[in-house]
Amino acid sequence: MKKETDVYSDDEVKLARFAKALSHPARIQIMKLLASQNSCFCGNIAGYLPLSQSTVSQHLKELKDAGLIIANVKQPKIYYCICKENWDMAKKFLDALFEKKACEIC
Amino acid sequence: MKKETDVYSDDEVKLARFAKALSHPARIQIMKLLASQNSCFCGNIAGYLPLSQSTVSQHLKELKDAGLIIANVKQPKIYYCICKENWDMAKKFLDALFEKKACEIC
DNA sequence: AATATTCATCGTATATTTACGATATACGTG
DNA sequence: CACGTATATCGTAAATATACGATGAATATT
Repeated sequence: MKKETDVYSDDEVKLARFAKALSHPARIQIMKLLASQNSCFCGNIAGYLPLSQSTVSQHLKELKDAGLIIANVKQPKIYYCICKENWDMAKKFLDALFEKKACEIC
Repeated sequence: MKKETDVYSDDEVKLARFAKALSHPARIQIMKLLASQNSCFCGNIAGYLPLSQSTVSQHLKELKDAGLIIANVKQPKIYYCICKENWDMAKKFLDALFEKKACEIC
């Protein structure tokens, strides 16, 4: 099978990855939580979600791998916060996509 | 397992569904294609993608199920176009999510 | 040193996604 | 009516996602 890079543009792949990171309600909630704190939000995110600690950790990993959040180690806790650079990039890509006009005929 | 509606808000579930629909580069391309036509874009979308007709049909189904596109049957062809209502809703939800400030400390 | 706290990772089960070729459906054309 | 065109659906294989409990690793506290 062709590799993605052969076929899709870099930006398309990145946007798809950002979208994928946001494609689960738990991860939407996590991003909202992180965004609503005016300082970095620490640890017990699991307490706010109907999920086990290990599952939340997995979701955090996905958000981190997608580049949307950053882990800030301050032992024994780890503070997560939104990665401003990629968050802005995701917003930019999405804005570009949405600025295109939807068809008015249908 | 708990049902999503027990736990996640309606808007969170909807936003996650929209994001999921956009979580594959092929579907990003399809949305771009549809958006770039100033009339509804007809059929041979597969010709623009490195995918078989059946796979493209599946992706179209996912976009349709997510409510992002509408199928307009004009036999023997089917015209797809972006569903303005839901497209706008997705944009609104995403804007609301992104308007939240990223943490400035990390 | 023993214990508690915080978080990641492993192992695992199940579900979903992705992709394709083959086939079915619906319609128009010769 | 036979055939072509456009598209969906089926069957299937492989990959990925989701979730949990158990365990591991790192550090702080007693």
